[in-house]
Parts: sequence; C-alpha cells; structure tokens
Amino acid sequence: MSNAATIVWFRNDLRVADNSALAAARQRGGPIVPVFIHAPHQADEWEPGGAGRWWLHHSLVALAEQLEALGSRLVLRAGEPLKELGAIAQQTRAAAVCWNRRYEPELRAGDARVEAGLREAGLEVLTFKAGVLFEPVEIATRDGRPYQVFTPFWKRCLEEPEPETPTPAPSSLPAPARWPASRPLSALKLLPRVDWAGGLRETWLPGEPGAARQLERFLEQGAAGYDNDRDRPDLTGTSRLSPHLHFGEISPRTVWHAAKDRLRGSRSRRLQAGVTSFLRELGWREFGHHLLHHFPHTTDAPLREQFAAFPWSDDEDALAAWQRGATGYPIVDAGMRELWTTGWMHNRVRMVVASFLVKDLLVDWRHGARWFWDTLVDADLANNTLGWQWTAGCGADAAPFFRIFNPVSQGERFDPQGAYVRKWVPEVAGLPDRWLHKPWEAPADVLRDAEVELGGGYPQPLVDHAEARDRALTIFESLKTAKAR
DNA sequence: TTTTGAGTTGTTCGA
DNA sequence: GTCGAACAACTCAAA
Repeated sequence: MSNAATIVWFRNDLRVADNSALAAARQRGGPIVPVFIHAPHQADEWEPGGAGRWWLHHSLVALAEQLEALGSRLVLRAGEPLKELGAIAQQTRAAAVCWNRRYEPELRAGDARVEAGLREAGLEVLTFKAGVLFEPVEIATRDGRPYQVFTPFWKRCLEEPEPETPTPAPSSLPAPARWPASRPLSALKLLPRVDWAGGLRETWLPGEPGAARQLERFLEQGAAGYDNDRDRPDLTGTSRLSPHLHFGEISPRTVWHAAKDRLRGSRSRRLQAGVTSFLRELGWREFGHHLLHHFPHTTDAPLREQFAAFPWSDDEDALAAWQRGATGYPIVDAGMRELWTTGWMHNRVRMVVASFLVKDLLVDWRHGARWFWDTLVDADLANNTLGWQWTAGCGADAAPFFRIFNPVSQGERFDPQGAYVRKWVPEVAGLPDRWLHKPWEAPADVLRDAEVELGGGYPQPLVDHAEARDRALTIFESLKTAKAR
C-alpha cells in the first residue's frame, strides 16, 4: 500500500456507492482527493442546457454532503481538466488519478488527452467501468460488428455474465494533509440568472439520497404495474430514474440488482413481467451508449444515409408553437408544457410530441433533439440521439415509415380520463372526455359550456393530422425511389 | 456466400 | 366495439 494521495475525478458519477473509481482509490490506502472540474467547453457542440445545469448544481451540493459525512470534501475547480488535475496532483503529492469511463464521442476524446497528459507528467491513471452494465466494446455480433437492432443486442447482453454486484459506499475517506483550493459552487454559475426553476424544485430531489429513494419507491409501488402502466402519463407508472442515472447518482448495476432482488420470494407474474420490461428499458440505455460509441456522428447526422436528403421544413413558427405547447393538439401541448415546467416528460408522450414535430410539422429531428437537450433534466446524448433518430425513422431501427403517431388516438388510449391533459392544458379542462383530445370536433354548445374558445384561449390545430400524415408518407415514399434510382 | 427470419412502443380499414 | 390484415420494402443478424 502506498501512502501517496489518489485523486478521484468525478464527472457523471456523482455518488459514493458503487463508484468503481472511488472504491479503487480507497483500496490504494492513501489519502483521497475527490475533485469535480467544471469544464463547459469540453463538448462544444453539446454543452449542457439550462435544466441539466440546474440539476448538476444540486447534485454537486448533495455529493459534497455525502463526502463530508465520510470525513472528506469535494474540491471544485473550473477550467482545463488536465491543467487542474496536474496542479492538484502537485499540491497533494498525488501519485494517481482514478475516474470512471464515459462514452460520448467528444468527452471520450477529451478523456484520452487528459490520460495521456497525466501519464506524461508521471502520474498513474486508472479508469473503470461504472456508468453502464456492458461497455460498448464488450458487445458485438458474431462478425465482430456493432449491433444496430435492439432485440438481438439485448439478447446478446443477457448472455453475458451478470453485471457485477454493486460495491457499498466506503465508510470513511482519508483526507489529504492539506486540501487544495476549491471554488465556491456559486462560482460555477450553474443556476439560472432568472429563477425559472420552481417547477423543477417541486418535482425533483437531485443527488444520491434522492436517487436511492426514487428507486426504492419505484420498486415498492411501480414495478409490479410497470408492464401496463409505464405507457400512461396520467399515472406514475415509470421509474423517473432517468436524471439520476444520467448524472450517475445511482449506478445501473445498483438498479439492475435491486430490481432482480425485488423478485426474490415473490411469485407474482405481474412483478416478474414488470421487472423484465423495466430491465429492458435499462437495456435501451445500454443500446444508446453502444450506438453512440460506434456511430459518433449520429448526434448530428442520420444513421441511415438516405435521410440526409430529407426535405425538412424550415417553418420557425411551427417549431416555436411546438416548443411552447401551442399546437392545438392537447396531448402534444400537455407534454411540451410538462417538459417546460418540470424538465421532464413522460416517455410515451415524448414519442407522441417527437412524431408530431417530425412527421406532422416536417421539422428536422435535430431541432427537436436540441430543444430536448436544453430543457430536459435527464438530457443524455446517447438516449436523446437514439430516441430522435428512432422517431424520425432514420436511426437504428429498420423503421417502418408508416409508423406515424396519431395525437388524438394516442391521447385517448393512454390518457383515457384526460387527467394528464387537464393538468397541463387547463384551457380545455372543462371539455368532456369525449372531446378532450380533439376540441376542434366538439359541437359549438359543448365548447361554450366548457368555456373553450378555439383560436382564442386555446389554438386551432396547427395542421390537420390526416393531411399531414399523407404528406409525410409521400415524402418517405420519394426518399425510397430516390435511393432506388 | 447465400438464405432466412425478424424488426419496442402504429394506424386504418373492413368484416 | 373488437379483431385481423394490410400498409413495402429493407436491413440486420445468424445460420
């Protein structure tokens, strides 16, 4: 055992439990220097948006508290990671730097440069798997190629050895003789200047304890019904773990094993089915990382190349109406407003609003991806890219081009009593269920009784869905013939 | 190399 | 109201 200090560089792993880098540093025996470096220009093209920065701020507060409870601290810095880590290593006489690996293209390249620089400076660098269940390079087809279809990908993952059992949080962390300088959190300027985050505060508890609580609550209350209820935005049928997973406040291994443990001693078919489909959703997260690792250009370009020629509309008014939840389709508007207020949107509704933007309004999926990126607290490059490309039909799925969501029938199917729409679109709340998802079809007297004025308090539909659908199908058709020629 | 089976989440029409 | 078929053709993954 060496007595030299070890730096643990925290990034998207803001937790002390099942943190491989932290556990390895602890094993080395010397003092530990936990560091977070705010480096907003690491990924120029995809800098975190406002909602993500809000979350990060609070997650850092929580991490600092966790570390203090273990007799340690969180050293906050801003600037070039290589420079900062080098300086901290000198001050603390550290011999090694540990971190958990990331998979986003630009971050991965940056990490490689930092690793090379630190080694050049004579430091040991140790990196670990902690953010995924299966690393992108571990999973390949028989031909050694990356998977592009989910089902065989996940089947293959399930043939792997079970993900490692999570390691518990260390019971204490030895402090260095002298702490290096740390900036105050406020200096990172992560919080919005104008406080628009009230809805976020009411909805979320960022940080490791909040993540653990959320997982526990989900496994107790949500897991058994997950198979059925996860599609219902009017219920709390989903796990709502996405932002916690994104910031690494809980590890996917912890989620995996906790979900499996929940099955122990239970013979409930529903619970079994719920846990299986929940784990499959974790699998989609894995698949997103797998694809982004192997196809790094897909953040900004379609995976299926013929889609590069898609004649997207540049209707900025339509995009703006979608963004502020004023399309005239209640389920779409409800989703967009939920997003704006809480920094999150139910997964089923994400598909509906995305399909509407891309296929009804014919707006480039990249505009949608950008908006989600800026407004989601769980904004994650891998998941966001996969989701939008899937919706647009240009992604990994061999997409049947006719898969166009009907915002009315989706609303009626998944928000049957209208609780979700009424919550987020109060302008139409007075309508009876029958007309709630299609106010423009309601008779005049029904509208009057419900105090709904179309084109006044609530907009007329931006487009006619049936016409929009035909338009989209025609364009998809032309893409095909263009390619055949 | 060639063949074969299959692909998260849909919609609409007509019986 | 419910159900099955049609919506085309392509690409992926495995045999």
